Amino acid sequence: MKLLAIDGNSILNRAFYGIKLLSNKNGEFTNAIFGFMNIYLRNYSDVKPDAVAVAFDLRTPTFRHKAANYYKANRKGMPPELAQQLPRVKELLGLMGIKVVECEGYEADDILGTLSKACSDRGDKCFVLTGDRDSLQLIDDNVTVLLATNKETVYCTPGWFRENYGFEPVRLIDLKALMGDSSDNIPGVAGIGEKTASALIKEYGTLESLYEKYEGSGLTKGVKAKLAAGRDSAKESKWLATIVRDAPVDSKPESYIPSPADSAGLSRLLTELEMFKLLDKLGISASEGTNTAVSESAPEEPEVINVTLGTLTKDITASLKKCAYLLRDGILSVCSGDNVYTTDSEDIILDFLASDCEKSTDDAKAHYRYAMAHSGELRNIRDDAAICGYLLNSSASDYAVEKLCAEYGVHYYSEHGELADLLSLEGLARKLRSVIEAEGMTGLLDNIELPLTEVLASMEDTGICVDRKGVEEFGVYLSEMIEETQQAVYDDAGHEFNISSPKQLATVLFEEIGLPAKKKTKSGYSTNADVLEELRNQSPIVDNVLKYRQYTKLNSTYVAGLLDKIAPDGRIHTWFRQTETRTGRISSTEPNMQNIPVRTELGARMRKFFTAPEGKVLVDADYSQIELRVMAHLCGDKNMAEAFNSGEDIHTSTAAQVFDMPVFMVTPEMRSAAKAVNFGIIYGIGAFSLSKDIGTSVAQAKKYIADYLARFPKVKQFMDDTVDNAMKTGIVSTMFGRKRRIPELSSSNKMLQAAGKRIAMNTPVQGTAADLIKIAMINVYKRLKAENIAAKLILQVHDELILESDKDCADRAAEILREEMQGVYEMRVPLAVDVHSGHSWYDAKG
DNA sequence: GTGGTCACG
DNA sequence: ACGTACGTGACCACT
Repeated sequence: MKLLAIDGNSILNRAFYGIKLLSNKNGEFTNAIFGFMNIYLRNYSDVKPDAVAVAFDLRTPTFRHKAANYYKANRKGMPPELAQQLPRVKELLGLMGIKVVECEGYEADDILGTLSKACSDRGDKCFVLTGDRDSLQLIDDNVTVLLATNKETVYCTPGWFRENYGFEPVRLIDLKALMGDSSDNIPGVAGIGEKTASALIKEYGTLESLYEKYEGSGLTKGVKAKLAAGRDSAKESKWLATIVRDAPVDSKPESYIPSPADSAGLSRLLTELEMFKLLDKLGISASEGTNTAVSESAPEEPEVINVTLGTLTKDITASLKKCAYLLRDGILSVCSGDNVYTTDSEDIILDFLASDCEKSTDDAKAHYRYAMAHSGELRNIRDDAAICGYLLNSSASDYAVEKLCAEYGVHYYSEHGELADLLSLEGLARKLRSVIEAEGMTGLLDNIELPLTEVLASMEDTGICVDRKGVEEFGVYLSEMIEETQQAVYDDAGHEFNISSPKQLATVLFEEIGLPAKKKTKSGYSTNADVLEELRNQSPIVDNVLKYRQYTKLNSTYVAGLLDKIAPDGRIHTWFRQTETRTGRISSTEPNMQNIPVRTELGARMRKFFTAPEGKVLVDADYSQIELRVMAHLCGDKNMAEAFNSGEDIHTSTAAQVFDMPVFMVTPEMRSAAKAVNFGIIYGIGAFSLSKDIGTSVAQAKKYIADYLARFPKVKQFMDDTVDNAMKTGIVSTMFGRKRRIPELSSSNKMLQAAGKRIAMNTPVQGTAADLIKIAMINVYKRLKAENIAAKLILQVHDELILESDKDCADRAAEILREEMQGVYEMRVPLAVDVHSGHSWYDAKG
């Protein structure tokens, strides 16, 4: 008989503190549950026990089994984020058929002590799974302690223990009696630490034997005195450190043989907790629970339907009014009712895509690209499940059909193998659309996100022209500079090392050279640009390191990274991701075209290599201060609106308002302070960061903020209202109804909650700006098409749009760009747009 | 895979 | 007492 005995509280604690806070879409925290299950499953499959018992602490205020509870009662209790996960874990264990053991007045480790002793006495094997080293005292020939972290498990056997501690496992009690344990409030002997205690136990064995013999021994006077003074405390501590081994619980291992699992219940619960990987690991289908879940309100859906398979033809396509389809790896599969048609014929696929049939799918952008790549078209997209899933929860990691089905209680036809996604899609799309309607986001879906899929596909498909030779030459130049700078750093340091390793660099700067360390990171001293900037005057090495960083960044991320992505047509086709950001922005990958350097002169040279081909020109338009303008619109502050309406530079204008003086008296310093506050306002300001940003005292920064908010009272009003509302609902939204859940707001950790509040202030602003430029993109795309202008959108960089246009219609294209961006939506303040054109992106930036 | 750093808006 | 502005993606070192 093999028993796995688990310290539920200890493992749960490990999991909670070792994994970042996670939550499901109801705002329920799940990280500890997730970690607990992972640790459990890993060790279960390693140990392969016959029986499993999970012990939890159970203490009541009226009955205290031992005085340790008095001490422990002083400890900080479980944070609510963890406490709320405890019943969920018990629920899960119940569904898995695993026995939970609790005993009033006893802690989990007492129960483990009791179970392991019972096993050991009978000659059964016991594995004690815990994160707590205290339990090592339970080790014997039949009892192995599995010391678990979130990553690995250490098997602690008697041999292992002797090797690591140098004495018998049970003597751990005596060790603790001497050295104490602050986390358990065990006092120990004052002045005796781990080293002394360990040496004493190795020599004398038990505490009792030590106290019998120490006076006549060769120990130093100091130690003797400490031992004498701490005699009572040591005795008390030994008692406190001893784990109970006779708690009144059922200690027969047979009693803990698991019952059969309730897989429907497990499926339901794990789905609710959004633990899809775990479902997979347990070998349960996500849909197993959905039938029972919906059976009360909805008619039972058949698990297996009679699917008629056929090959798609143009005639069939012509007869279709409405369907769901998937297009993956060049294979099209179409589902209409119980009929499924497939084809890998390019001709049939293009005919289908161009048909009038109303289509639901899961990745429309990819299908537009398929059509575009073959000079075809995609018509009548009605729904895109991934986009719907994103609008309903912008924080998910992906929007796979199976996952969405599980999440929204739609039957997933897993019995049909490869066809499952396709067969489930229609019902999924219908369900998602109804939820979106109920959430008031239909307009956002139909007028912004779905039309945008085509625009982004076109931009990706078109790509941007790259001057390969230019980039390569720049790379050669950078390599020379890197070589030179690297040598200079080695000379300054007196030896070679890896400058790119923050760890090695920190050693050189702060230990060898002795520069003052300014900031710490989790793993050592920070060497980031802020820190180095402060140290610039103190040693020539600093400047060289900064240069080295600049050159290597440009060379590896931009020169090498971009050369790697040039397609055979000589252009770069980035991927725009539409379901990635929490705020509604789009992102760009492989390569990221939204972070091409511009702020430094050297970096900006990169932009000269993004060009228009012969006979064409790039037209670049960017919104000026769109986020501040959105803020002005959203809050309706008259003074802020006036600052924008004056036509004056906005930072100068705000400075004039805040410092209450005419514009001509605003100094550059005042403007710069106002600019920093303007940015801070968008981000959810804090005085500390502002002071750091503009290099003043925190007090001064506080005053700037206070003056600013006094001058623009509705900004403050708006931020307060937004945060209040977010605290109540857990959700913020943009002007166009885009929503974002903010689970951080319900954290009891003040730092996290403060971060949640800043997110609440920033998201409506950043998100509304994102909505606006998306609408502008759609309108620009439509107009260029409708007016048959030889110009195409190729890039979007959050507040900036870039066209590649024939030279002879570039002026008209620029005009359209400006009109559509400026006029995208009627606001309380004007939207200003700067437009320029040129041969390269560098030139077109103006 | 995670953390540090740095490029952009 | 602690850590410090919002949103991204890529590369490197290191575990």
